[in-house]
Amino acid sequence: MCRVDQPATTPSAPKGEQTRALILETALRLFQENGYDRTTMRAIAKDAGVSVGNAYYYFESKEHLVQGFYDRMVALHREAVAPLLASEPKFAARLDGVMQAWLEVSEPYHEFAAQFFKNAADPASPLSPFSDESSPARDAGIGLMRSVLLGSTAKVDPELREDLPELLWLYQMAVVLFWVHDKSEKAAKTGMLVRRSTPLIARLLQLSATRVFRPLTREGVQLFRDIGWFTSK
Amino acid sequence: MCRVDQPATTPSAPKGEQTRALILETALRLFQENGYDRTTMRAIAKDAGVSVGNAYYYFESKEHLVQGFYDRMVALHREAVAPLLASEPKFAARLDGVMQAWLEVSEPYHEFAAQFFKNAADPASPLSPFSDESSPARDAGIGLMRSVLLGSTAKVDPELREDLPELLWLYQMAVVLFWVHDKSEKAAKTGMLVRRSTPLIARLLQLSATRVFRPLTREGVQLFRDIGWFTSK
DNA sequence: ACCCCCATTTGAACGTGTTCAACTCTTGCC
DNA sequence: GGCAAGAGTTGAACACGTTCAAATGGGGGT
Repeated sequence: MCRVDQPATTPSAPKGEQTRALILETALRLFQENGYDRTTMRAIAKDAGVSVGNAYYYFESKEHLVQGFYDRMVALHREAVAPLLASEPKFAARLDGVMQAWLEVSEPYHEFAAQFFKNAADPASPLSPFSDESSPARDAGIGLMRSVLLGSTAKVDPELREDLPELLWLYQMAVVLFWVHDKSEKAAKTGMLVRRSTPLIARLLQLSATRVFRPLTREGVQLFRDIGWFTSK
Repeated sequence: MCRVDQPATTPSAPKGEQTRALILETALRLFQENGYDRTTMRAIAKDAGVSVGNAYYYFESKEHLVQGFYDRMVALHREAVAPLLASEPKFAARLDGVMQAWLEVSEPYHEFAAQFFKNAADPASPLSPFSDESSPARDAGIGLMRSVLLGSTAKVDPELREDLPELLWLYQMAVVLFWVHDKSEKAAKTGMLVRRSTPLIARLLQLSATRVFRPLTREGVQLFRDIGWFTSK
C-alpha cells in the first residue's frame, strides 16, 4: 500500500527484521526462564510461532542468539556506570564501581550466563571475547576502562598508561572467569575479590612509576606489546 | 587356555579392564588422527570392535575419555622435567624449564587440545581443572610447582611461600589459556611469553620481601586465602 | 550337571543442533 | 493485471551424544 521502502530509518521494520526481533526476544526470554541448555531451538521456534529453519535463516547457530543477550548486558552496564564515572575522581573507586556495577547487572543471569561463558575459552566460538565477532563488544569494554582511567586523578607511568585500558579489560575477563565459577550466595565471593583487589591494583599503579619498579614495568609492558594482542599470527 | 584369573596383579587384566583399555586406546588414537569433534562415539566403538553402549558402560561421556589423554600428558611432562628439577638451582630457570617442557610435550596435540581445553572454563565440565574430578591432576600440578620452588635457591616472603605453588599453578593455567588461543607457528608466541615472563615473576618474588612491598604482598596473600580456592561455597 | 546371579554387551531409540530442497509470499517492473 | 526474482518460510531428514531394556556369558554354589 503506502509502504515505500526506505533502505533505513523507517520505524516499521522491513518485515524480516520483525521476525528476527521476535525470534531473538523469544529466545532470550526462554533462556532466562529455563537456562541455555534446557532451551531447545524447537521450543524457541514454537514459542515464536515460526519454524525451526526460520530461526536458522536469521541466526547462524544457537550460540549466535546469545550475542543479543550479551549486547543487552553491555548496554545496561554502560548505563548503570555513567553517574559514577561522571562524579568520582579516585581511580580505585572508579574501577571498583565499574566492576561492582557489572556484578549487579549480571547477577540475575548468573546461572544462565555461566552456561555460555564457557565459550570464552573456546577460540573457535564466535562468543569468545577474543573472537573477531566480539571485537565491537571488546572495544567497548576497553573503551570503558579507558574512561575509568582518564577520568581519574591517578598518576601512572606514561608508558604503561597507554596499554592500561587493555590490561584492565583483561583483569575484568579474569574476574568474569572467577564469577562464572563462583557458587557463593549472590556471588559474594566475587564481590569481595573485586572490593579488595581494586585497591591493590591502584597501589601497584602508584608503584609502577617508582624508581625500583619502573624497569620491571617497562619490561612487562614491552612483553605485552610484543605478544601482540588478538592479532592472529 | 591356560588363563587363570588372579583378581589382581596379574598382567592379564580382569577381562573388563582389557575392554576399557581397548576403548581408551582407540579413542585417543582417533582423537589424535581426526580431532576431538570429528571423532564420533560410533566411530570409536566400531574401530574398537564393540558397541556404542559398551563404551558408555566404561566411560560416562565422551569428555571422560579425554581424561585419559590428559593423564598421559601429565605423565610425559613429569618425566621430561625430572632431570632439570634435579640439577638446576635457579628459580627462574626451573620455572621456565618446566613451562617450556609442557609446551614441547603438548605441541603435537595443540589442535586437538584446543578443542577440549575450552572445557576449562566450563564449571560444569568434569574436565575443568577446578572440578572435583580433576583434583588429582590439579594436586599433581601444584605439587610440581612446589618442587620447582623448594628445589630452588629463591628467597621469598615466608607468608607468600606457602601459597606460591598454587599461584604458580594458576600462572600455568593462564599460560595454557593463552596457548589455546595461540595460532602462531609452533606456538612460538607462547614460548616467548614464558621465556620473558618467568624472569619477571622471579624478580617480583625477590621484591615481595622488600619493605615497600611486604604490606602489599601480605594483603594479596590474605585475599587469596580468604577467597578460598576451589571450595564450593 | 544344573542354575542363578551379576558383570558385561548389545543396538534400537531418544532428543538435540543443524541442514536443505522445496514451497509461499512480496516486490518491482512491464 | 501479470510475471519473474528473490526474500522469507517450512518441516522432514541428518548426524551426533546419550540412554536403556533386553540379551549374553561365565563362575560359584548345590
